[in-house]
Amino acid sequence: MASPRDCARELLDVIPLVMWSVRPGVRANVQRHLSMPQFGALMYLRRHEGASLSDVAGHMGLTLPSASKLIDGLVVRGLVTRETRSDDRRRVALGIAPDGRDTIRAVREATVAELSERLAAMPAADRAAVVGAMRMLRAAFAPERPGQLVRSLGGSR
Amino acid sequence: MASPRDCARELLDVIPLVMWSVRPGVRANVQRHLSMPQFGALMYLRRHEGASLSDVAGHMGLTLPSASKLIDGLVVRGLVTRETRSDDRRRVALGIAPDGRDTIRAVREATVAELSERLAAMPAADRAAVVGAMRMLRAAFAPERPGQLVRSLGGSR
DNA sequence: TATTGTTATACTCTATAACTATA
DNA sequence: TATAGTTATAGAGTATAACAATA
Repeated sequence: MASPRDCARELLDVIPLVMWSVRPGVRANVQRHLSMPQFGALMYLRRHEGASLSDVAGHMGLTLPSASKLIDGLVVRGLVTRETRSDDRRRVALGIAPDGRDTIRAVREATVAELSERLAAMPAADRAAVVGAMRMLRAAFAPERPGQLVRSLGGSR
Repeated sequence: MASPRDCARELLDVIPLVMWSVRPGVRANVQRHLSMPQFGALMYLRRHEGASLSDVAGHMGLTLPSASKLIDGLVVRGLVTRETRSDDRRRVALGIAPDGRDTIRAVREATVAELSERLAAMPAADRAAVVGAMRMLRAAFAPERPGQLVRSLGGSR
């Protein structure tokens, strides 16, 4: 029991549910509101200082132009830094600006607080099980090697 | 251990990771590609035939205008039906059109298949734990009473 | 008056196609 | 030639504000 397909079906049902219940909080909880993709990009850069645009695109399942535009918005807002690398001048090194660090902290704390309220109603044992499952999923979905970059989705013709 | 805040932090880290790893498949795997919100709306209507626009908006954390536009796109594509209710002519009854049923099945199967490949590498016991956690989360995040409708996000001024 | 939904408008997200610069 | 990224363009997603219709 719990075949890969069973597990996939459960995930596909429940992950969007949680994702979308979080979003209004991320967007509105603070002065410095963020869209979910902006939030995700900042969270990624927080742990991967110096990442390239391709890294971000791979992590988030975006094409390169989409990632470029997303990051550009964050650079314009002064939340992310973007520099050309001296060792390979085609590539870019992304980082979090001080204001970006403040923003991610504020939004993260507000969102965690909101989420916590819903989770407080769960039995502690269930919460522990959820934490365990999240760690397994993290291992399965965020391998150390950065994700494959999607050049084009194609496929439908 | 596993306080509500710990659990919230884990969820906030991992849920987007899984969400975004799924998206390229939903968008591109089949002729009849769907955006994640379109996919989510169809999945919801599949289980809540006759739902109102407010129901959809509440479920997905959208404002009413956003839900209206999202559903409108699906109606135009012939995937969703929309009728005025006779008992309360302000409200609308949404349903899935035959073509919508085909589409959701095709996209769902393709996405489950793709997700399964990643999950196949996990130990079966881990998968069982994930399935269990998903069921707990579903209970916590999709109460029988439909979600609160957000009229406006406001909050930042 | 309050509720349900739509329309108007603006900005972000995302894609493909075509391009530039560097390797 | 191949790779990293940007620009151009287009369509979907999302919000607020203002409106219409119904209760």
